[in-house]
Amino acid sequence: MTQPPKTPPKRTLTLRDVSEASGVSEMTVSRVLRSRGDVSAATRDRVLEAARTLGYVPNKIAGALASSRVNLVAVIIPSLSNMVFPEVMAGISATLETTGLQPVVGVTNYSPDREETVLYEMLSWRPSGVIIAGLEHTPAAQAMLQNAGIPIVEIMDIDGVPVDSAVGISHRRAGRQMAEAIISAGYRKIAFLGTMMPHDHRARKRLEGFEEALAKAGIALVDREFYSGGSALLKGREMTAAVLTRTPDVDFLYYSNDMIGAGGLLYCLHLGLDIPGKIGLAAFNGVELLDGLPRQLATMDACRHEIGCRAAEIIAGGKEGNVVELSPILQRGDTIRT
Amino acid sequence: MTQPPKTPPKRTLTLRDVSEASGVSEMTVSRVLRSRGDVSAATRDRVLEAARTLGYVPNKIAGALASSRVNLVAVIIPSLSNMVFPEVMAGISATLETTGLQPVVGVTNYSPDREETVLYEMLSWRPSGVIIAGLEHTPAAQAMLQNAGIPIVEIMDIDGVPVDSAVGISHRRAGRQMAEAIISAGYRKIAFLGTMMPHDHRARKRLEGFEEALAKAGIALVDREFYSGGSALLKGREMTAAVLTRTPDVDFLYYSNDMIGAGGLLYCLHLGLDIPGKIGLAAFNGVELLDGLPRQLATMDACRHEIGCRAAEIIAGGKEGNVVELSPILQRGDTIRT
DNA sequence: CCAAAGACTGTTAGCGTTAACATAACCAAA
DNA sequence: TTTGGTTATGTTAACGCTAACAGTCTTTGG
Repeated sequence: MTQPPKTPPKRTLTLRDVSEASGVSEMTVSRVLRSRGDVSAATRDRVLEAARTLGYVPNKIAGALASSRVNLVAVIIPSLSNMVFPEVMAGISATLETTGLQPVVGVTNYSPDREETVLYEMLSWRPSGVIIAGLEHTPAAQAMLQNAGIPIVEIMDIDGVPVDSAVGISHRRAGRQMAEAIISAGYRKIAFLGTMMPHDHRARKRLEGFEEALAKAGIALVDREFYSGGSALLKGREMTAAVLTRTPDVDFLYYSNDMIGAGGLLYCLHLGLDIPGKIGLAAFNGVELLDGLPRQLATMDACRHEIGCRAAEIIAGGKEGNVVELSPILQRGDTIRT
Repeated sequence: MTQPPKTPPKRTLTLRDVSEASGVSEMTVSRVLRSRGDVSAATRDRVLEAARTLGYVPNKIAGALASSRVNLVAVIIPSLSNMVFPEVMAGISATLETTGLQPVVGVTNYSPDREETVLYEMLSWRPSGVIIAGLEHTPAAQAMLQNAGIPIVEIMDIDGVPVDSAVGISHRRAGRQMAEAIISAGYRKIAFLGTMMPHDHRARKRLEGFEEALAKAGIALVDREFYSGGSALLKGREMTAAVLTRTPDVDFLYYSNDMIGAGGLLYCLHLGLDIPGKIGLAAFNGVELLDGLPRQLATMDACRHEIGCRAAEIIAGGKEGNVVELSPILQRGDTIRT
């Protein structure tokens, strides 16, 4: 009548278990595991040994409550699927690596309400700082950021008033600069192709800056085409086809992001169009993917990695009220005539 | 001699503040904010009003400690930058959405040691479950997973022994299947182009399965080329150029992922090679990006979204010991002759 | 009118850890 | 020896919340 080989009920382990196993107080164990305060080498070894054989994993929940210190940094971004934010994340992770802080990602899918929810959820874990994309938030989110009492860094964009700190580029200026380059290259029949997303404020600002600079030169867009969802590369082809059909005399295509730009470029190359002679193309972001294309698409680097680094530095340093404007660099590639 | 307009020292708010502001006990406030237990409508309104005007954000650290319930699910993946994991994440998020659980992402950069660290870090927050990519872990990580006492789901791969549950595809089988399709299409001089990463076990298993099936047909790879780092699209071009130069009579290129495959395809098209007549191509993953290419690259869908969904379901259901094998679908595209 | 069953609110005692303050043991200098 | 300063360890009281239970009112049915 043997018992079935039941696994022991396995309470989850606490400091007490380790302290009993090693014959010292819980406090000493705590000190050893955090390497804080003086502990004799002998004791330390005994404790570490015990912790390791038991498989003890500290409970940060209790630790955080007791010390009111949390090594988490909330990072709130619109999306993971478009290459740009992963690169920002890489910058953040790399910079936080040495500080003991840990990024925690929340994704909003470009929805302000979802952003509000995600922010609330993250703040309820009392992070040491918040890095959040964009300057536009719901009033409630704005208030939460205001009152959080921790460093806040709004990233990507600096056209507006930050709650606390901001690191990014001026998308209006980026749009203007690109327009100026295009105009000075002699193009005149310019079309815009971009996202429909009502909450992609940065794409909107780029377009605004772009049109502003065009207007100053007495030029208006000859066509515009919007999309939402789907494979960006494919959409780029389709939109380009639509514009070329509808406006055959167009001589420049300005895309709101590199992915649709790449699709457009491939399509134009396929048609055998004279690029950049008869028609020019340009996009935005400077994603690595472009390097692999048969022709270098004109674009503008958005400084994504550096934005991540600088934002993380501000959080790690506990600084407040910094505004860091980075300067995107126009990469003319092979698709704007010189 | 007026004081500078200093902001009030602003302790962070607690339940007590809300309870005082609304004239009820902390417990009642807690009940209202969690909608648990019976509270009169009048009281509820008063409490909510107070919480809202004060801008109270609950402290989940304290809540979790008291209730020993944490609505977090640890998700540990190798990378965010290659399109594949974001899609898994999307599946996880979508499925967890309705459950009150929240995914928390950790990235390992394909480093086992980093995986161990990230896992330890995440377990110390006592999540309700763990979703982790792959079946290969350090002994310590394996032990932690074993003893965590929560549902564990190892995803992407099922060629091995899971700690608890597993959801994924057989990469060996995927490799075999692709090899069989290629052989039966009559290709014989087959080359492999892939990542160098020593810890990308899934790519390795695909190659093993691939070669196994080739061997069964009495065929050996005529060439192989590896890379690491850099723009995958560009690497695809470069590697393809290298193989075509070194082994001019090659008639099939098998890529370990879609991105380098796409680069290779663009390069071959640029050369004007007869695809799929003279030379065939195939890759792996079925990423959306391929839809936008001028020619449909043969690939195999890795069921990424569904893997995410199924894994999340297992966690949400608190189930244990499930193994779910999904079947990747071979998409022949236009780059294997029929 | 009373008992029993809700409906609503409050009280108490932790959850597992750490800050802050003892305490104890030891050693060097006076 | 005494003093004072380290070094090494322990004790106590939070941290902010929730589970579990204990009331206090109502309401309902007989």
